[in-house]
Amino acid sequence: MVSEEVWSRLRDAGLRITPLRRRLVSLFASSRRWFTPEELIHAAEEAGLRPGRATIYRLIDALMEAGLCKSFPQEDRLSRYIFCSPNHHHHLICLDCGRVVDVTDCAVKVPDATFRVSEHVVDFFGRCAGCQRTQA
Amino acid sequence: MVSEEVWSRLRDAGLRITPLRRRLVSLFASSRRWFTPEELIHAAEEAGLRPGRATIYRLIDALMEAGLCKSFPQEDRLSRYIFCSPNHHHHLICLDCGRVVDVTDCAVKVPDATFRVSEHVVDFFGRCAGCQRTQA
DNA sequence: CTTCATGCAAACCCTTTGCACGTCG
DNA sequence: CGACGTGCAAAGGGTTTGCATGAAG
Repeated sequence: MVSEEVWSRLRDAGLRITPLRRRLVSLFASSRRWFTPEELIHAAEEAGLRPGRATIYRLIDALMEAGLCKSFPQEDRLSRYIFCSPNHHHHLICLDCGRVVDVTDCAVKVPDATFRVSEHVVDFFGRCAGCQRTQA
Repeated sequence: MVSEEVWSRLRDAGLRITPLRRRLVSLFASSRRWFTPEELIHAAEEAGLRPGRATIYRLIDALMEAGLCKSFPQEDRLSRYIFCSPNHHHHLICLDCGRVVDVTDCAVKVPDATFRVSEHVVDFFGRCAGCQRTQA
């Protein structure tokens, strides 16, 4: 379910792969959606785990350092996190169900040659096909 | 310095144009950079004003409701705010000096026809020409 | 004179940290 | 056993709110 590359990347970052972490990462990686830390805890509880808040925050930190997780601070003061590959890509994010689809095709051109762009953010927020059907 | 349209828009939103607000908005609107609330307070103090924190937060709120300000929650848990027009556009944001350049030309195509995009975020972070010269 | 603006301080709440204990290797 | 993982509770810190006072219209 979770590629071996993920575990080796975490080991390279100096992390121990404990049973709890294995299950949390599996949960997060296979979800294809974004989570607030609280939502991730809740999802873990539904799966029979009982992680403390600190554990979740520290895991998210470690994943981000390993390049396996991206943070999306939002206006409601809750940060959302997406488990994703370290390669450059963008996202389609459903504001109803939180589902995330990766977009590897990046057709954005920098609009000003004198500006040295170190990073660009391109993200699409909206409603996925499934949620459109549910509510139409 | 600040267009009359800004004041009328604020009046339409039910805001009173007090002397303090007039100067704060002028400061914010003519700066062409983003601010944390604390930075905005500091800039106001340099201009001889002494706004309380609550006043700044409430002004930012009001500007956002009036469509004159956009928030950028960042990973350091500080939100940055840009005074800008309500029209759709994007930004070049200098990570050194905070200067912001608007980009009205939007050449982004939605990569998935089944996804109904309600909003897309396209922002470029990097180093402006001036900051490149200073540090090269 | 009614409504809104302002500032202070306290409350809020997400996140981080300290500490004690348990686990991995 | 030494280093890291885990959970609890407390601390941290940006933001919001309550309240009393003072302007705007």
